[in-house]
Amino acid sequence: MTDRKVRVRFAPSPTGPLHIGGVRTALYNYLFARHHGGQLVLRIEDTDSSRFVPGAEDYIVESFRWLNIAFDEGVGIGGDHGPYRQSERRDIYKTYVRQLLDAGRAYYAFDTPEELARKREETPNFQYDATTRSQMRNSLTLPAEEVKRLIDSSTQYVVRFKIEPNEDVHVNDIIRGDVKINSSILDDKVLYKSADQLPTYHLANIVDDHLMEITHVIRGEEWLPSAPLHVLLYRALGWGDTMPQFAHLPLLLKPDGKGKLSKRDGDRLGFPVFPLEWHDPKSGEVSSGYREQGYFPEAVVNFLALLGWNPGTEQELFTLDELVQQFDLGKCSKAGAKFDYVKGTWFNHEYILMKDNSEIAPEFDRILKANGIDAPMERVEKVVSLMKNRVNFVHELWPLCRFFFVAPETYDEKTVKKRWKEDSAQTMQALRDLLAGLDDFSLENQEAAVMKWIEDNQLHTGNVMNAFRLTLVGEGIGPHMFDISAFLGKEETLRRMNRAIEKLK
RNA sequence: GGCGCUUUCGUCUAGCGGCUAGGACACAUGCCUCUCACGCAUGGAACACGGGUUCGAUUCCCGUAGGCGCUACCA
Repeated sequence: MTDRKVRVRFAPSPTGPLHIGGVRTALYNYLFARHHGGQLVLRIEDTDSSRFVPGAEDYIVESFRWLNIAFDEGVGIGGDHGPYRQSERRDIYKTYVRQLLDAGRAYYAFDTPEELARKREETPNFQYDATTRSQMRNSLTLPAEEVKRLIDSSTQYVVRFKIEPNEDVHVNDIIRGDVKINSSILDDKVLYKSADQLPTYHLANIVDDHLMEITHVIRGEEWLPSAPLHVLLYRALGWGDTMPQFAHLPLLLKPDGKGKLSKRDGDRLGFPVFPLEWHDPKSGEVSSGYREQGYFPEAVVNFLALLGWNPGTEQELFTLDELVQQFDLGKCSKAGAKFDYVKGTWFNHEYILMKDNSEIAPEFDRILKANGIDAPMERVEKVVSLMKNRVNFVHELWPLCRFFFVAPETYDEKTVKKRWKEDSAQTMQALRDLLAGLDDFSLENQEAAVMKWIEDNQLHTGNVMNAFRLTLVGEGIGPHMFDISAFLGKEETLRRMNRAIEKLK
């Protein structure tokens, strides 16, 4: 069925903020869809009413909006295959549960959670399957009238999938090749719960993917063990010939230690695990997000795209379009990737360098305003151009650039000790007078005049410049000296020099 | 425990029978230089182990070990 138009989906559960691993899964779905000229669907899998978290769905939509990952159909967009919230598809699922029941491929089970728990305790490796279902309370063991009576008296039940044992089920995975599992190790999965009138993930997933005409299921590796069950379900529903192709992505692992990346790791190691900041409605707890930490969405996308995939070339920086063009599921790696968040900051650095200063200036301007600095955008942009190569994030500019806007109040002790010599006050006084006599205070003119003066007077360039820097900056940092003095202008430069000469004797 | 997936520098990875095993991040050193950076250059650093197959295995097969996942009326 390779001639069908490519349609893929990302189907998160609204149980909290979207995990960065989920973002990567969505990104790969997006890249795959675009690469093949197909469509991407956003579906909300809210079949577990007990875990529903208000605000989570909006958070998901907003995250993708920020990341510039656009969906073609789904929640908040619409489309011909809706509704796109599983909780709004109850009647659809009921039809197919009925179909399975009528065909003898599924059965009612009345065992209570307590009974099951007890059973599991008594029997070491208990599994509800072909070998044990005959000992349980279900429509296979109970007389028909009793089953009818139980259902009519609205006793809670579940519908289980009847799995025939001893069959080798093959899953052909795009990333992993042929994966074979014997049906005997599968249990009779619950497909439907009467308590909330909803199917479980497994059934809803298959029904929706079929009805939404999904051609490729690209999801995390945690789903690989249940893929054979899904294959069996497609067949039982008579959809074997249009079953989507599977691709199970490697997981994102903790940067250190063991296990998959979790929210806790972010807190512990100090990096975001979520695209956007999240305020937990219940606990009030706040989790940091990439957006709020100052990452560019392009950098996050670029970074994530390369965690588990690469085109086989040495290119590392990609635009979204380039990713779309080059993306290939067959080039995904198979093993889990430790989440290298330090490299994520490097990507942001690269993007800050690539971006036009005029694009960064407004963001820096907001930070300046928050610190009480109101400067013309032209000057803000100038500072950005002078200083951006030394930061990973825009917000890191402020502590490094403060001196452009605020005269030093104090002079760094260590720098004074190292750079302010016996004769510095005298030299600075002479330099001050020289600068005061300059009509043209441009960088070029200052530099020419000062360098000539240094040479004529046989001064040491380093000594002069370092002391000069101390008077204007207050410490030993910053760009080329004349960039600073030219930016400050004659008046401010002389004022700062006078003050330093006075303060430092 | 069972089942499945997986295994190249500290990390992300290239490699698809024959290479001095390549790149990037991080780290170190040097250069540049008026400081701090950027940048540039250089360096250290890997094929988990054991059997096969083959003229030849990092590459193919089988074991072992490690890692990861699943094993719910959660997704």
